[in-house]
Amino acid sequence: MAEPRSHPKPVSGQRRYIRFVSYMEKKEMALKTEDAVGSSSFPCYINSNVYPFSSAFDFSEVEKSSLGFMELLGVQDYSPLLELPQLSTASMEPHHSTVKVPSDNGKECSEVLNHQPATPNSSSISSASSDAVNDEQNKTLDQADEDDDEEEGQQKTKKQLKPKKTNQKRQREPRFAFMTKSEVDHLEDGYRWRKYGQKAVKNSPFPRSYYRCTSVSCNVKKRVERSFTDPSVVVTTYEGQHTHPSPVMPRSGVNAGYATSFGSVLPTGNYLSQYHHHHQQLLVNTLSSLGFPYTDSSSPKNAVFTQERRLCNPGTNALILRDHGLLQDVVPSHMLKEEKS
DNA sequence: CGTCTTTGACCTGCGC
DNA sequence: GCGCAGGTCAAAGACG
Repeated sequence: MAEPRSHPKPVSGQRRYIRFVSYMEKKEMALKTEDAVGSSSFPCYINSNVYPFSSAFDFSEVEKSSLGFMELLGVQDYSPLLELPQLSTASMEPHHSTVKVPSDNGKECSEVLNHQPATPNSSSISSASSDAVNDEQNKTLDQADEDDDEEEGQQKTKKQLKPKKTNQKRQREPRFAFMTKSEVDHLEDGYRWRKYGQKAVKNSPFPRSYYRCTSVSCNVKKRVERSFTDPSVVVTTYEGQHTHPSPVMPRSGVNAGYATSFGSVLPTGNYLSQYHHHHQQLLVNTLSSLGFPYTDSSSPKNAVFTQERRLCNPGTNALILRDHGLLQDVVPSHMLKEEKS
């Protein structure tokens, strides 16, 4: 059907991929460092509005900018980013709506507030979202178009095999990123991922890998890239939320806790406090190593894992979005409770 | 044989 | 409209 691809082609130009770690190398490294996961490889969550640099994690800016992800993280020099007021106005929807401040702010904000990232099966945008409605309609239209395409059929080139409406904006799940100091690119998080792409990142010698949850009906995606300023730091970006419990229950000990913490099965008992402190300590370590100022988050007010996002214009009617969707997937519930208190 | 990675091609959005 | 960059697809191949 599709034209055969001369696979082992020598890559050239922009498409040249710089392999950081090969598949087998990664496997070996994963095995070697598996026991270290949960200590040095423990992730440090980053979310909006908690850290001084939180606004740098606005993914809409990441999407928009031609800068590398880590540049936007502000690893090199984050202070200017703090002064970018528009960064804090953006929502979790990277591409559309809130990036460009709409004329109808109220509507835009309600859209985001109704956002339910925790239920990927349901519409990630509530019915209040005209985009979502249009999206569904467009999908229906697309289906009809695809039927039509079948008639014109196989004559079409591969380019036309995937007809997509130009007026259909791609709907994206909210994203959640964290940095991890690890030698392993793809950290074990209890879920099974299938790599579906890899791209070179502009201004970065390290490629970005794209993973998708292997579970059917679970469309969670994950991007993994390594900081070019600090190659020991891996930036993992989750998109969407798992619709299933973690299928992988790794070995006992910290590892198990690490894995379950990313799944729907939350750790219980004394582990929670250790987990929390562990995260915080590692966060401090990582941030310190990256040159980020960090205030102790022991007080609930500074809760590390708070994922409130101020929306709209921060100077006016700043709205709070509690993104307990994806966050729930990666953060123990007690932390979420802490933020409420 | 099933699963997963690799990787060139293609799609899409955006800025100029 | 064009070019660029990010994101995705899917055939081919590796691996257990």
